Amino acid sequence: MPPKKPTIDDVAAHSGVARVTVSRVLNGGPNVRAEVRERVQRSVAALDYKVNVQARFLAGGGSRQVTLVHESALDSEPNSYYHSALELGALRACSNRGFTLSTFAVDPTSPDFAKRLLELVESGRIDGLVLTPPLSDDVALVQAIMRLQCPVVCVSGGPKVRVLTASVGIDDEAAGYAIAQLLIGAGHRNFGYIDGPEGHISAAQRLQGVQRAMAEAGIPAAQLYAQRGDFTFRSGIELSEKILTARGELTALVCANDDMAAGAMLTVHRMGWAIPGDLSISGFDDTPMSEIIWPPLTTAHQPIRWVGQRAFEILIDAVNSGTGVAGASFETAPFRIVERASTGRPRNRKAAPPPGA
Amino acid sequence: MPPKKPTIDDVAAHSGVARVTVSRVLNGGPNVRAEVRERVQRSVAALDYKVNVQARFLAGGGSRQVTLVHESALDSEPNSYYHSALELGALRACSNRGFTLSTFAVDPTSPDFAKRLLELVESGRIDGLVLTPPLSDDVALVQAIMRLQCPVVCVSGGPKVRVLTASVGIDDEAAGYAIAQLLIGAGHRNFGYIDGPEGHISAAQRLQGVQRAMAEAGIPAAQLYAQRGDFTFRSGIELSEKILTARGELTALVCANDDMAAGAMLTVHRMGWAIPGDLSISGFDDTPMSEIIWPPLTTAHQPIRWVGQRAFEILIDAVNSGTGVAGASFETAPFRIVERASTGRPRNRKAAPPPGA
DNA sequence: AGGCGGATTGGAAGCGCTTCCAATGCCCAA
DNA sequence: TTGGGCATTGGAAGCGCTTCCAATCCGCCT
Repeated sequence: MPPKKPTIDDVAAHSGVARVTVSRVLNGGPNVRAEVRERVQRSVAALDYKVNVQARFLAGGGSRQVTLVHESALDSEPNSYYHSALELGALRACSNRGFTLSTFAVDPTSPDFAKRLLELVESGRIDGLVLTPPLSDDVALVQAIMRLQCPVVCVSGGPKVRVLTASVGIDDEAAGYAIAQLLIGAGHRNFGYIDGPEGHISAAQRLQGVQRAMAEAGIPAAQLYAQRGDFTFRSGIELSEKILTARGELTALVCANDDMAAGAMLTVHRMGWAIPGDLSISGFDDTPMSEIIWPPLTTAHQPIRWVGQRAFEILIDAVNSGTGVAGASFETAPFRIVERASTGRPRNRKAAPPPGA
Repeated sequence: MPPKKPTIDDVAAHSGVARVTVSRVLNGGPNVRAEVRERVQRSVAALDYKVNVQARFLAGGGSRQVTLVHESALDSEPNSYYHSALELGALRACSNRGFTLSTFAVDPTSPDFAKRLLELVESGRIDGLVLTPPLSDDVALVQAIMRLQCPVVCVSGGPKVRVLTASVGIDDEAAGYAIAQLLIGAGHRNFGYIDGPEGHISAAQRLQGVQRAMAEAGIPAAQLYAQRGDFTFRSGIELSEKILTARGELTALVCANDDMAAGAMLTVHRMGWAIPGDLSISGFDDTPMSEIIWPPLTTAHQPIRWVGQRAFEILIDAVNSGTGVAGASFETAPFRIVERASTGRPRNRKAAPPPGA
């Protein structure tokens, strides 16, 4: 027979105050003497008390609803790892705290997507939302939502967004720097970079990190050749061809995500080059695919589920605070460079055949 | 101002009965005249009433907890798509219904994993659980759990398990049949099959489906060569080598999951064969990777999230019924063959170089 | 006809928490 | 000294639902 969980009344009795006072302490309410507050907190710890979220929301006016907004590139819908992982984290946070999660897919090609999203916010059925990239870089959109007094939290928001509202993500600049350091340490001096689309700030920051590492190592900036992709496998194929045609001498190709890295690998395989002997390739995200591909991909691991979870925890705190805004802050998620077989020391290539040969 | 949601009292007033009676109707309780039951149900529909799960569980004795049990092959932990998707579906079902989800990882190499799991069940902290493959094929385990009066639902349970308890999954035999039909229709007559580990019944059934399709097309059973893998990328590499060495004449290789198909592709690329010209390859699951790999993989799409969700819906219904068991039943998930570029018509190969050359 | 047991129904009491509002205590201006 | 205003605390009323138990109603037995 498991002992019953302690209730708020147990805490109240234990610390000799009324139930209401405990409630106030729990919710950070005003008007509680510091001494009392402390006493209550000690009781909470002593009894290992946990609030019952069901009861809290029953009393507090019904379950609240928050929304995860993501860009649906039509085709990416069914099986995207990034979005699944984010939603998983989101759901964990919400179900812990008695919130209901809904998702909202935005078609970025439709000109009125912002209008539709704002209508949803205005309808009042939503208590807060989380924006994912690249929506989370859209300063105008964030401002418009905030004007409606709706709390917003951004996943991987850029610097302009971070001064407006709360954001969660890895330090992309540092991650790019770390990847580049790894490569520079292995002896590389000529780099290619497959960037994200214009306006995708995370990808741009990764690039900046690469540039900083190069500068610190005394490598001329001209020895980096960057091209914009759109995060798809296909763009990885095409851009790697373009980059390698333009700069046959480069020995390392850094890609802004794993899918493009996979595309680049295909190009390189077709050219008959060895990886990493003739060319080192690195990705970003550490999707499950990066272990499966050949050779296994060196990449920057992002704790995507954790990011999703934290974003919603912050959002829910903001909703509970009742202020209608999530204070500007940036929560840094820990990233980790996962070194696999796709990167290594460069070796002298014999005559490099032109791509497509 | 959004109109307030109707409560159970609104329904009671609308149908002219007491709140208690409505509650009984909602929970399928006994002792309600058919006429009254029907009247209440009409009111529920008319008002578009939805029960408030928070209130239900507050009143009914606290939030209930269910567990997703999965085999953790130590390394697969961080980023498995299959498990993420399943958990996402599970969480959706649970959060809708006010249940709390926990997960339990089993190390299959440890001899007492069954004991640890049974201890968890006996501790009474769990109201029900969902078993995923290959645990869901373990008849003895399922029986042991059921003896403890704990409802179990299996994901992709084999035929022996299906007669014991509820199970959700695709019709693997039919999916194997469909894949084989596609290949036979394209002109293939000599097949390889990379199976799952012994005891993994879904994979075995897929093989049976392939065999049935061959038999129906009048292809001798001897023209199929099967080998057991363990669902890993690595085993796909190794077994495809073995199979192609033994049977250089085969033109199509069917794999029991996508990861092994990816491994097989690597082997084939290394041999310098063209896909699908020299060899068609198919997978199973439609993980995100199957679109990313080159060439894109023909595979059987499984709605994994949906399966996870249904499994928990069934489990929660069983828990709510209070009988302590989920009635034996098999819910078939819709699968779909996704034809991509890794399969096509066989063409005459010139001298096939031995693998590894 | 009187009485009894089972089938139906409703009344009342909370589940654990929050919010509203009244009660108390205290400090400072008048 | 007295009253106003503010900080602090507690009492009471539910949130929407279920469970326990009492109240009815009915058919059937003696």
